[in-house]
Amino acid sequence: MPSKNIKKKPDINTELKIKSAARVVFQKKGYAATRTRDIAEEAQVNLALITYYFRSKEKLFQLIMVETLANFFQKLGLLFNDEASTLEEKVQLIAEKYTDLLLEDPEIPLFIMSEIRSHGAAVLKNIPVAGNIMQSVFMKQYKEAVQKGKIIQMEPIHFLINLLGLVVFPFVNSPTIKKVGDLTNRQFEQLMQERKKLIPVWINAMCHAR
Amino acid sequence: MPSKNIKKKPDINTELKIKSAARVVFQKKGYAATRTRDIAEEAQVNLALITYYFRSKEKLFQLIMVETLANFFQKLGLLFNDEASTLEEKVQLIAEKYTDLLLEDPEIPLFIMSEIRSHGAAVLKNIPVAGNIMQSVFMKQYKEAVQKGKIIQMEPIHFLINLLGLVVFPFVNSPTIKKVGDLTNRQFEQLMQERKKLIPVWINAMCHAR
DNA sequence: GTCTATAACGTGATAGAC
DNA sequence: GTCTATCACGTTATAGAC
Repeated sequence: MPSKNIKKKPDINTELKIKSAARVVFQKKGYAATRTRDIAEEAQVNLALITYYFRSKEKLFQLIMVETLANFFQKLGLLFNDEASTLEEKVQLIAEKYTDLLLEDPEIPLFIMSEIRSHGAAVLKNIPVAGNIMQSVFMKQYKEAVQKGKIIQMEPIHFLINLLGLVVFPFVNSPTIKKVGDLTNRQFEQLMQERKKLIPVWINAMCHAR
Repeated sequence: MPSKNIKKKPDINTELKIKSAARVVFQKKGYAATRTRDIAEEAQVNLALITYYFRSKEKLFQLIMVETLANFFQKLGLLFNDEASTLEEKVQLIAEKYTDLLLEDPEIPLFIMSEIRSHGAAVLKNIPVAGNIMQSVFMKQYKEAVQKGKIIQMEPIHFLINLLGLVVFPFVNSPTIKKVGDLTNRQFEQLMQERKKLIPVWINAMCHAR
């Protein structure tokens, strides 16, 4: 019988401490601007332990990158493939849950975009959901609605870009938006909360544009 | 009388060659991932000449950054403050000209966002238009139209986020979009051309959502 | 597993010949 | 102005004691 799962704090474990710290620092500064010393300090751990557990900065980065992408797209995939909801409900679901995800972890989209830019799009190769979004339940429902004449023709890829753009864009641009709109962090978050309800309305209107 | 303006090719000038190369490399890889050797190679110029003309990598970067921001926001500012056009016309103008700008120089938005992330939003301090967008002719016309009941109430900041997001988002995400939609570069550009005409229609629909 | 000390390397910057 | 050679430094990675 299993007997050693009495451990409570996960980050008492040095390896996990380093991994968490690496995630934070890499996501904030990007690969090139991150020094292993930053990670060691963030983890409050001796510098040499990074090599001991992960062999190299590059290896550690790959690990974080793959985990981040897989986790992120997996969550998106769940929303896009929910079987129980209608198209309209799924738009609401995506606007709400995706926004919640970004409110919790606002750095992720810009992190992913930046690293794709410098490391190349090859990082997306092995991520399952990234390539299958066009075949998701959500997109099938969308195409069906168009076919039935319930909403006007809009190329599925435009529809997807628009929905994701309305959700994600303010997060990747938050510094500029805060500056332009003279917003505190609190006010910015409030704005994102509002958008959770507004985006479905806007998307609906776009789908019925003349 | 001035007599020495017979020079033709601008990039025969070493200083300009370096500056152009630096702009290309910095915008593609970001400050931290760029080595001065990359710039020298791109400019096909000896490494030492970078220091000779620009003192340091940091100084050269600052120059490129300020020029890029000033030029970019100045062009945006012209669109937002055009006196001759109506609100509807300005939406069309922005969708079209801003898209053209990005088709020509697709790396700029992600470059700006990334460097703001690592260098801090302070880089926006001295850029005139960045802070004044909310007081532009365009935004004044928008608020007026809301007041007159011509379009439904939507917070000006939401309106701005939506318009800019619809234009810019596909460009900062082009690798993912090309992958997801299985698009060639040519097809992607075609898609952006379509959006120039569609975005005004969508924006209009959003402004009349129930 | 964790630490200190240091090796090995890459990169920004400079000196000095031409 | 341009080049070669090299320095100075910061960073990643490792050796070896504990």
